[in-house]
Amino acid sequence: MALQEAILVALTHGTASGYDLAKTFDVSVANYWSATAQQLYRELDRMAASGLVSAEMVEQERRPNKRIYSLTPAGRAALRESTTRTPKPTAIRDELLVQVEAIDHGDTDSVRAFIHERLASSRAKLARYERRREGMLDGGSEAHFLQTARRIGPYLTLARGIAFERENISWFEMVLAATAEKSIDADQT
Amino acid sequence: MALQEAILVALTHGTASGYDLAKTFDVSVANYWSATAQQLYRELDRMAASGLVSAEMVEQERRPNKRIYSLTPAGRAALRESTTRTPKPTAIRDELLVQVEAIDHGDTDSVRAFIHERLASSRAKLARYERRREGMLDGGSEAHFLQTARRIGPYLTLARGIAFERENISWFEMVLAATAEKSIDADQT
DNA sequence: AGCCGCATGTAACTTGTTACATGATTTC
DNA sequence: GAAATCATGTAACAAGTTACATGCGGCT
Repeated sequence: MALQEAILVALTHGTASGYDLAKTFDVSVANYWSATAQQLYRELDRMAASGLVSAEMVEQERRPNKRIYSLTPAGRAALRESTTRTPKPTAIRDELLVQVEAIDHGDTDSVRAFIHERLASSRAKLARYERRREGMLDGGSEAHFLQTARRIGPYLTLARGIAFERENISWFEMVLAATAEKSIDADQT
Repeated sequence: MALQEAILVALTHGTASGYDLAKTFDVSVANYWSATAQQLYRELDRMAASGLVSAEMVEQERRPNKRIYSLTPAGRAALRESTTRTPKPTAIRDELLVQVEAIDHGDTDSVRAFIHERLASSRAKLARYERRREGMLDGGSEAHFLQTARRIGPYLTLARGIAFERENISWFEMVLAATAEKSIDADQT
């Protein structure tokens, strides 16, 4: 169900095609939910059938035709109603964590290599998020933004994403330090 | 696939029944992977069929019979091999985060109530994790533990869990503060 | 010549969730 | 007497993943 809600919120920012949403879900929405393009196309179909979104075909000249979706009043109502339903508890689910748990029975060097990869990708994500944050704050303070902005939801979830990536980075560094002696290759952080 | 590996690591700590694993997956393993009892029973069946674990029927007098699973050499090999396969990238997936993103279009008071609930459960989890950490360290320092323990994987994943819950707590507090004026009820943290 | 971006989709498959069933024993 | 714990399972379903297909335009 949460995929539906994530799509509904995304559409509050304006109309979008399935393709647009797929890109959005890769950057900003990935902060709190993720989905593949195929899931989105399937879900948008269903939602159009149940009247939560309306689809308008837009023919383009030098590009394939688009199906532009927008929120209907029913969609807005569903979104509002969805915030009153108890959200499922969440936990971390990460294959890399499973590997780290198994590190004493596995191949330390390859796990360390995967951590190096994640470290790079977390740093890149963090940089992107922080640029977005700066853009939102627009020179002002966080307190000022939170008091005056007409929408604070996207800022709050972005803050969660930033904290998450910071934590990832420092945990990765800790794991690399803790496994350094057990590794053959020198530690190039 | 990761469920399989999570089961394999869990069994490195000793033999267990499906029921035992279900409890384990609710407490410690939930740090990095989660699964329902049904998933475990299904997966254990498959793993027994493919020879990664062996099942031994244990008849009990005042209790239902157990099926006790243990790792086979093939299981150990599969676990080791699994640490060389690239883990999938992960992201946060949380219905509550979707609600917060939608908070400006939803029911602020009920979202705030859900945050209060999560806050309580994160605090409880954190306390449990920290007790487990103290137990592992056994009075010594972290550095000492990491240098001398024969297994550091479980400590490292526990550290990730602790950091995650700490982050949750401070983010929840931030969201409550940021939405306080918009709420009807006073803020009882 | 070949790859990337645009834009949508079908189909098959694997995972994860929910509901239900059984039946004895121990604890409140 | 009711609820929780022990212990396993079936069945149906929902959600998520992977592979593949199409076809044009622009870039290198």
